[in-house]
Parts: sequence; structure tokens; C-alpha cells
Amino acid sequence: QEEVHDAGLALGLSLGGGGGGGGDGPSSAHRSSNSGRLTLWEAEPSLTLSMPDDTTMTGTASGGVSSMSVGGAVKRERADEADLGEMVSSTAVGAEEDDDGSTRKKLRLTKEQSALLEDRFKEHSTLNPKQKVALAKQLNLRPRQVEVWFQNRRARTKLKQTEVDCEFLKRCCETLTEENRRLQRELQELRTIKAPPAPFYMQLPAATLTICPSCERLGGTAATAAGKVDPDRPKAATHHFFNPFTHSAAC
DNA sequence: AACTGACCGGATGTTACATCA
DNA sequence: ACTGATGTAACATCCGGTCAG
Repeated sequence: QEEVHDAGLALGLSLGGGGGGGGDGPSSAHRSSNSGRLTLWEAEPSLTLSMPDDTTMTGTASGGVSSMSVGGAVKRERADEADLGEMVSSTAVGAEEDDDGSTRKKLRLTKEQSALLEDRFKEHSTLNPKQKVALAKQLNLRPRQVEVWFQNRRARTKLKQTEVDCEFLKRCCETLTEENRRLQRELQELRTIKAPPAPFYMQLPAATLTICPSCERLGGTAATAAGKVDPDRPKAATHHFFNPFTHSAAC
């Protein structure tokens, strides 16, 4: 039955009850996670119809536990994946017992395992299937464990980064709030200064407003001709209008 | 309490196959 | 009979959330 099942999967055939139904009980599909499939980074055209290392496809089903979503669309292999029956870490400790399937397995990675995983994560936060299998072999772990470790690591790294970003934004917000308060106070002070009555020149037509009350210089052509005004500036900007707030910054 | 390995459910993308015009 | 488009099933992988040691 295993052979038929695996062969069917290797050829991409869907067996009646396969996949979903076959997911119940100890899984017979002890395949590498990407076996029989051509992925983008595996540019090997023959992979779609061939199963590399077919001899490993008959791995033991001992300890195999599989889970399946309600809809049956997704089946996960919690059990050993291809030829990994012996890959359970001999150094890791944890609840290996799975008497009724309800106890959650949990091991503790060794320092060496963690260090190597961290190193690889620093290089790349994701692994392709080949890298995953190779790393699992190197660590004496199941590929699934390596995969889960990377998933958790990504999630927790993202969480930490989110916290850092949140803290940064919080400080930005505080800074801006304080700045806003300061500017509001400044504005309030400026507004409370008794504004002088509008000078007579403010009531005159714009064409006549050519004298700056602050410096008493003529604006327009006269000032420009005197070399007091940047000739590149627009002509309108060369007029010396009185600004009660800035005391005529134009001067 | 914090950390962390494992799991679940949903989403998404890929591939093979079946069907139909 | 052949072909391209489309739908479906199976699967892998990822993520967010959660459980539990």
C-alpha cells in the first residue's frame, strides 16, 4: 500500500481517498517536503516526474502523526519526513512519548543546534527545501523541526521589530506633541501682543506699497537698482512689506 | 513571567490532471 | 486528434495566533 501511495504521489496522481483520507492515522507518505515537485529554485525539469532517492520513500511510519484541516485541503506531516526516522535528535531532551497523540512533543535544542540555526538565520531568514533538509541533517533534526524553528524565528523577529518601531513612533509622537505645544504657546503669545492699528499704507492700493516701514527703503525697481535685493528673486518678492510677526524678514 | 518548540487554521502559490470548446 | 483555456484537487509553504513545557 505504501508503495502504491508513494508512487501515485510521485507521479502526481490523486488516489481515491489519498491525501485527505490517507492522512488519517500513521501517515504512509513519508516524503521530503517538496519531493516530486518542481519549485522555482529547483530548476530541474525532471523533478516533476521523478522522485530522487526513491529508496528513502519507504521510511518507517513509526511515531507518525498527521493532522489535517477540516476541509482536507491541507495535510501536515508532523511525523518523520523522508528517511528521517533516525534523525530525532539524540541530544535533545523532551517529551518523546506520544502515547495517545495528545501530548505535545517538545524538545530543547542544544546550544550548538541553536547557534547554527541562528547563524543560518542571519544569512537568510528563509530556507528552500534543499537547504532545509541539509541543515536538518547537519543538526540531526527533522526538516519539519528546522522549518518550524525558522517560522517561529521569523515571527518573533518581526514581533520584536514591531515593538521597536512602536517605541520609536511613540517617541516621535511625544516629541511632536511637545513641539506642537511649544508652537501653540508661541502663537498664543504672539496673538496676545496688542496688534497695532493697521498703518495707513496697508489701506493704500498695492501699487503704492513700495516703502518698507522697517528699513524705510524703497522696494521694487529702486531697491533692485541699488543692489540691495537679490536680482534672481521674483519681482513681487522684492517689495518690502511690513510683517508684524517677523519684523519684516524681507529686510 | 518569559522564552520557545510545536501546532492549528487560513491564505497563497504551484503542479498535475480532467474537461470542454 | 490536437490544442488552449479553465476548473479542481493535492500539496508545500508561510503567517498569525495559540498552547504548553
